[in-house]
Amino acid sequence: MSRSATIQAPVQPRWLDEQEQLAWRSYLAASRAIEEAIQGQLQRDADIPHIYYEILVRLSEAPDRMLRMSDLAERSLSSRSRLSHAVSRLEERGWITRRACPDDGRGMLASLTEQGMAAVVKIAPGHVNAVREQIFDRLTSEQVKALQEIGEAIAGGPANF
Amino acid sequence: MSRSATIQAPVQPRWLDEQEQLAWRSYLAASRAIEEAIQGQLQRDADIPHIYYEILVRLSEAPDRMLRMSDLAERSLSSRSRLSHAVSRLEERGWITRRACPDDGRGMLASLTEQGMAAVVKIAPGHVNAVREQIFDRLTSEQVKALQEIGEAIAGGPANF
DNA sequence: ATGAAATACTTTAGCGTTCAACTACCTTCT
DNA sequence: AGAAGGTAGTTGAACGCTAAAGTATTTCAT
Repeated sequence: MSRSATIQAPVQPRWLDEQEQLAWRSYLAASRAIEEAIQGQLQRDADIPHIYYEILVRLSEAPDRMLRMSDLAERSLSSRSRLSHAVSRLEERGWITRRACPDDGRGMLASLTEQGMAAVVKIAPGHVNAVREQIFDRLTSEQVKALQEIGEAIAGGPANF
Repeated sequence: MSRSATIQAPVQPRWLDEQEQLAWRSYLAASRAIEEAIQGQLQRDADIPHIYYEILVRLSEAPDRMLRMSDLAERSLSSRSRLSHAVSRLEERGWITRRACPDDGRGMLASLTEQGMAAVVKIAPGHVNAVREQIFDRLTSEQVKALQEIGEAIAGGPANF
């Protein structure tokens, strides 16, 4: 509304340069290969999706193997809705139980059962092996360090889990 | 059955060391953040999933904007089944058409329609912008180079697209 | 030439995810 | 105290993906 000059957002986007293009496409190929390998291994060996495994692991690391749903959602990098569905499935397997949160009438606590813990212990070696084969066996230690730093730059700080 | 000593695969897996653990978790957080941002942008602005966009772009880059299904599947990093479903949806939108392959009675050719090409042109700027915001604005050029090399190491060679 | 195996693609069913709507509870403001 | 708005979590519908099975065609071996 004022007479002051306004700077328009450019209609032409800043396209990726060649180096960025290469990096983006190789990242895409790599990340899909990783997900496919990890997901496939977990599906074959434990009949669960990757994210379900992450949920179990985050719970296994928590004090008393128990967390608020929203806290667990954050740590396992999933939406609340996704977590809610996932926990329902894991509950059916007897790996997790839900209980009301004493402090907060709205809250729910998810806790890992003994059976669930046993499942994590059983599944973990194959999973770690897949991660190693797919990633760390293929990288120098400098690249591993670089990967960490790149990840933190993109995710906005160190992983909080 | 022989008397020769056999070397057992170790029961104990080689766990990730601390550096690897950090790198893996920051990678996970970053890759999920990237997918979420890209997927969200495309879903909001064009009502298609990320992979559908990749399919359209690969087609747009091909000679005559036309490719064999299996070729397109490879270039867009998806399974044949997934591609088949995806192309069906994109056909319903009028962005792709299928025709029989003259050389090979089993084959099908997917080709981008004018409408489909127009959609790519329209969608691309927002997509590139999201990629830039999520990745390249946060990395130094050394990190971009490192990302490319790490990606290639994991994906097994430069991206073939 | 002919049968067997491989390739190309599709289809169906089951499952996980997203999005929006919904319930319940808590907090804050007046 | 009471209303308004925020937070926690769940649910149902729509949709995309996976795995397995199915069809059609081509290639290969004999």
